[in-house]
Amino acid sequence: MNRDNIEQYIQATIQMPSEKAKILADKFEMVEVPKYELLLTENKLSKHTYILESGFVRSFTLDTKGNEVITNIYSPFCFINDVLAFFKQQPASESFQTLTPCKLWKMSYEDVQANFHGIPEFREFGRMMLITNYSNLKTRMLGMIKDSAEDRYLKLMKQHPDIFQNVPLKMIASYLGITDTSLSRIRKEISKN
Amino acid sequence: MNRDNIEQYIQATIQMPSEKAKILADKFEMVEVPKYELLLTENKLSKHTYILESGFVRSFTLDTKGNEVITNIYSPFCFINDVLAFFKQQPASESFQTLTPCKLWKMSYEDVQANFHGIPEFREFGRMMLITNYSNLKTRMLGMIKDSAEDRYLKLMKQHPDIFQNVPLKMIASYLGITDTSLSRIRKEISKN
DNA sequence: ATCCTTTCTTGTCATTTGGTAAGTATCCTT
DNA sequence: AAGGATACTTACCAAATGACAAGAAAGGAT
Repeated sequence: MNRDNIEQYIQATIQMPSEKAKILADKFEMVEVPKYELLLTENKLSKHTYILESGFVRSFTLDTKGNEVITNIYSPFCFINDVLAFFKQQPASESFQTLTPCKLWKMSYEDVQANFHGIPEFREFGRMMLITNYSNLKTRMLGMIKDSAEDRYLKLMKQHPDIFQNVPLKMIASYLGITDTSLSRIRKEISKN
Repeated sequence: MNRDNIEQYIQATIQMPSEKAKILADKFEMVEVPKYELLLTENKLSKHTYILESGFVRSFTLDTKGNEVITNIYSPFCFINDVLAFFKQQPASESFQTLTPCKLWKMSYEDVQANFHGIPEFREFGRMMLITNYSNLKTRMLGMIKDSAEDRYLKLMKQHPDIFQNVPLKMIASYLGITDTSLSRIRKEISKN
């Protein structure tokens, strides 16, 4: 079980000596999850937290009419969890589902709590996850407010071309806040130039 | 200078003995700010953090076309700051402006840092501000995704009727993500029933 | 290879929303 | 009280987006 990648991810998140990062990395358990598996279900408790090593994951919820709306698309390396629900042990506000086969590093709530008490770096890592998630959400929120659908498409294209090779456009459209029809029109417009 | 209210706010935020809350409350300085004053300007550093005792404040930014978009409307008692920008001392991603004369409790970044080191409860209070802000942003984001503009209007009406007595509908419309024209139409529809 | 499913695009039409401007109402200042 | 600014509503038209359906293209399973 090669933990090099997750160790690097931890070190990239917060500064710490390699030995400390190794200790943290050791606390995670590797799991391989098939396509379209639910990692976390809305309104249920979040019992585990994940770090994504390979594959793609979406988070989604339902609008008032009952349509699925994709709130996020995750690609490696990244942290995957409803952070608020996890730390407060409240029902999750979204569901998380793999979109492709995934390699994930997993830790239970109980282990997180135990390590929080014993390892200061781990506490710091958790705090950073919260801040990062908050920061990402804010960036996304401002993007939705400030940018047009076309701009959001182009930005995603630039920042995460890998997503376009692995996730159906229908889902990307939902993530961008438009229908697949509209996305098709946008793509057509862009390809003209 | 009566600090009873802010003391209560601190205690409502995190559990602590009254004496501790008093100590924290003492660290804030009261300021009275006239209407339409900027508390924090986008792209500048956030030097102070505020707690709102009376009055109304908005946060806003500009979309790609240069139009002001209101990201939040604040009413007492609440915490006011670009938390991420403040803690990281990065340029703010939004501007904050009073919409009415306001009574605010203020603390400088330097004092916050000093108190963070000296007073564990204060650190905990800061952490809670971060979580609360994140939680509010997430709720707002999901509301924008899941609910129709009419639903968002009705919810705001129910949860913050005070805002409607003090903030122009034009600004409320912007906060709801629609134009004042659309809001007018929605209000007309609702008044029919 | 064939069939079937899923994905993606495209067209038509309906609905929603925004832009603009005019008109009314309200508030504030003097 | 008068005047002017601001806020709010309403009407008309234009633009954007969605719903639906049909068809083309791509991928998977047998």
